[in-house]
Amino acid sequence: MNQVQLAKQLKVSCESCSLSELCLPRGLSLNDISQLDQFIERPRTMEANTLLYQPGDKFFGFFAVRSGGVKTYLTKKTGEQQILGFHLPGEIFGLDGLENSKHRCYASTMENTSYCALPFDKLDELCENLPELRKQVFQLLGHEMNCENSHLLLLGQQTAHERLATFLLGMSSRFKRRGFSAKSFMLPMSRHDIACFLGIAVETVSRLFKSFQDQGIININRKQVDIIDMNALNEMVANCEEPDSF
Amino acid sequence: MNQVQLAKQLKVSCESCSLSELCLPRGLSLNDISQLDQFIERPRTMEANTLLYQPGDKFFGFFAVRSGGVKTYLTKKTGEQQILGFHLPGEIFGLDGLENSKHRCYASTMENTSYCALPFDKLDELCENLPELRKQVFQLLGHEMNCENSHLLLLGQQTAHERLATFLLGMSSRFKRRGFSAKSFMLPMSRHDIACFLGIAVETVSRLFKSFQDQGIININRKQVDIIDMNALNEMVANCEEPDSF
DNA sequence: TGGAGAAAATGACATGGGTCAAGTACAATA
DNA sequence: TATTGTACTTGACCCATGTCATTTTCTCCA
Repeated sequence: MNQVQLAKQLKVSCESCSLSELCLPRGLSLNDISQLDQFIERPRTMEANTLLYQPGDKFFGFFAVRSGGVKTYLTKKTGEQQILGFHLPGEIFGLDGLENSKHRCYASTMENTSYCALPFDKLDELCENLPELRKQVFQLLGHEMNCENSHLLLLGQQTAHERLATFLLGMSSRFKRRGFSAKSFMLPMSRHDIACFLGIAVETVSRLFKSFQDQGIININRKQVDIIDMNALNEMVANCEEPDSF
Repeated sequence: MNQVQLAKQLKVSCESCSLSELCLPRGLSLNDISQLDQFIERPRTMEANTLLYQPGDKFFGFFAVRSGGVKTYLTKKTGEQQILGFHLPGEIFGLDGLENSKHRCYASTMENTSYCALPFDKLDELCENLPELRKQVFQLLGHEMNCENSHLLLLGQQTAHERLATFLLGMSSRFKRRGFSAKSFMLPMSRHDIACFLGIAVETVSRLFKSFQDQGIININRKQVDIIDMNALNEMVANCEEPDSF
């Protein structure tokens, strides 16, 4: 079987994709989904630690993770990186090229990863005639901005242990949403990446994981996390953000 | 003259607005601008330190500052605030309601401020038939995200003096873009707000301003800033972000 | 013009978390 | 199974920055 045939066989429609309820098609009509579907290139499969794009690269469009995980980040010239986001299956990345058609960040896989690609010019055209899709796109962009805003609060005002607790709860709820256990999961990223995401040192991450374990809040062994006392984590972040119970 | 007449007299079209080259209409055709223009409510005038919206408030749409200045921020329950952005004349705010039609942040004026308001549902409708406007809106959202990403790098990886230097250079270039001096300007915000924006303590802001002054880099007297050695500031941030010379 | 309250500056001190330097355990490869 | 490189952990030390307390300066009304 040649590459083209393989690609065809692997091509799965959004309609039949198990992630569609988390992804761009969420809530769209079948008609809208099939309109969207025809422009989606998939799947692209990459090994762990592959650079997908970097600052200056031409903007392609929206990417949706199918399996594996992707991180996006900025760097200082001195090498320190600030991880902007971790992208799990069903989540979108690649939006940092929207401003001027060139990427501003790096994107790299954290493990073996496959993802779908939707060229922005096609999406833009579709937005003309599919108001529901347009709404979806605006909501998605709004969501990204809100996530970044919360991250700004974390980096600007939270202590190291608040940051780590927020991180664990965030991962937990994202796994839960995907139908996995909220209390027991495998982290897709290294300690180093966690540190860069939270704006603290790797050593601090190690020490705090240990401290959480000593307090009986979690069990952690390498990447395997088991949350024992979810309340304790919730209390730790209780003062960190306005309740969004509206 | 009653309120309505006053409002009418004050109504200025985007076409004749001196800020249009910085604002949403930037680069649009006259036809597109007049289409946009008809839905814009203006001006709204507010005193300094007025809360414009807060988390949970219904999302209205895009706001564009005409004069004065606005800050948007999130808070911890304990009161610490993280300022997400300062919005100067020609800049847009209010996008934090895009995700679910409810605001997630606070927005408050820093001085006497007037601004235009564009209801989101009208903008969305216009996006259907005005591809140039649609492009503009996507670019705007992309720009906001890129600004937030840089801010994440600042909060996560920069030292206090790098942060303050970045801040001063940012203000300088924004004033320059508006046709004002890049070297001599009046800060619209308090020390407290600068501190909350940069994720450092007010005292640190004071001390660093003093230190910059002692080094002959700036002169600062309350809100009046004079940059004496722009190179020194540039060098201070030289290692902070990838050059965006592409 | 003076007085009160807020904002900013300054000084003394404390500490969270960074840095550096070893160690240890794991995963990949031969 | 041994080997090697990498990720992670742990400990000791210390510094950039936060915190607290006080003073100074500004702003704005009465």
